[in-house]
Amino acid sequence: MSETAVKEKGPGNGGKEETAPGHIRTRNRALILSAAEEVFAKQGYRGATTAAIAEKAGLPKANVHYYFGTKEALYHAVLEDILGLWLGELDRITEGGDPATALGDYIRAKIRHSRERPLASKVYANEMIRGAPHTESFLKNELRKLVKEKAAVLDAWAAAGKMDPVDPVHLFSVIWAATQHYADFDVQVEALVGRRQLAARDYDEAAETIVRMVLKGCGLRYEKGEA
Amino acid sequence: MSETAVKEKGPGNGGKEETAPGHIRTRNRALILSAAEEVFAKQGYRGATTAAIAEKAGLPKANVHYYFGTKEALYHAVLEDILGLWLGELDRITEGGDPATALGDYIRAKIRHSRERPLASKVYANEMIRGAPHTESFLKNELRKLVKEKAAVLDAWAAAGKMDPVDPVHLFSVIWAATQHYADFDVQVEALVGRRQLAARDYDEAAETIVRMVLKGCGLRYEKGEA
DNA sequence: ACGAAAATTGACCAAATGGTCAGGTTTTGA
DNA sequence: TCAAAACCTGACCATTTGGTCAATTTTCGT
Repeated sequence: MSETAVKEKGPGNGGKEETAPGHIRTRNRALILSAAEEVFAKQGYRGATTAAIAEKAGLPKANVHYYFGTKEALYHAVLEDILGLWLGELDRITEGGDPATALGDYIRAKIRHSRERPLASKVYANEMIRGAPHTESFLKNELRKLVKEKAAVLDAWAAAGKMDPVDPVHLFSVIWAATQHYADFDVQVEALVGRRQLAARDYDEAAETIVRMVLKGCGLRYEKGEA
Repeated sequence: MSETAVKEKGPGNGGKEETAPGHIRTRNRALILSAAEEVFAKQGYRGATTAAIAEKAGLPKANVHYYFGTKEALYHAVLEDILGLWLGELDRITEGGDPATALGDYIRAKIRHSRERPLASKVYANEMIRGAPHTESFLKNELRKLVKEKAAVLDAWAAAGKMDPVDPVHLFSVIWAATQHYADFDVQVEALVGRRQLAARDYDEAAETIVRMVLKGCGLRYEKGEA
């Protein structure tokens, strides 16, 4: 209320993208989605209240319902954003590439993601722990198909003698678990390293530890420091 | 209400331990704690309702409050049980032992725990994701101290040339993340393996995959099949 | 400048929730 | 046997929650 009232009468002021057609809708939806991600991450689906989301977004509650209708629809929208991230990152794993490079880069990208978007990871973790009530189709279709594709790549690498044969489901499970752990269980890691917040170095060390174990576990040579 | 009314009038029936002094308190508290673990695991703290817990325990809601007072106190009691499990399992890691055996056995025990008490794992995961509001002291004191002790063991092993030096915080993080993943993200793994429920074989394969990566990542020889 | 479309929001619900309590029944120990 | 302690629970309550709505203001295309 107070921050929206930054006197800005005439259209001919210094700004420029302020006058786009649906710019209000765009801005407010983004505001709400971001606030919702945070509240859903920290409180879970049932624990999140539309009032809390509205307050964090700096809007009245009725406005949240104006844009998203129901709490469930808002949750869906948040989740949709997050699932999008999930699928994109596996692109590095292709048959043409080098196993050590591809896996190492993938793990480092995942750790970066845990650092940059920990709330997204937490929302996803909450969803899984609850039994994936809003994500069944994603898991059984998109994600499963993608893992099958990447499994074929791993098999090809193994057949070509480029790496040891490894069960792809468990390999990916380990990678996802280990990398997402640094977002979902951040407080635990923080307590163990004795810092109130993890530093860049912590994430780098985590990444190198995971890369080393995965590569060596796959019979690949590990050379550190390519972060 | 209906199941409690299994006619059982006279005390001189076939039962024997039915007549212990505090047996009602003992039985009902256990009933409630078990139901609470399930509801807290699947719904999170805020999402869990005392009514749902009472129903799952087969008792009226007022009875739940009679034994535990508040929802928060009940949550505390559930969490207390779970934290107890946590601490006990690290005992295998002692300087006298063999690194490969100790780490391998620890990982296998953790996977067994994920299989046998997945709900406990989920409650703990929920607590961490929320920022450990009821667990700060556990993390900063007990768990941190324990990890420091075990870090000394790992350092000693490394100094003796028995294994490569590894950052203990990240090593334990990987082990915990990977093993607990099979409890917390069970639906995801189930979707990927295409089974409605994970079988014994899945857990064994998971354990062997994790053991292999951890051991090789620590410069240790891995021989499979000692499950 | 102007009317339609979009956006805003205070006030208001019905349902759900954590918690209480008085009055009753059962268990227990002597 | 009997009184105290433990146990039980339907009924009740204040608060919170997701959601609605009608009245109003702002934005937009022309």
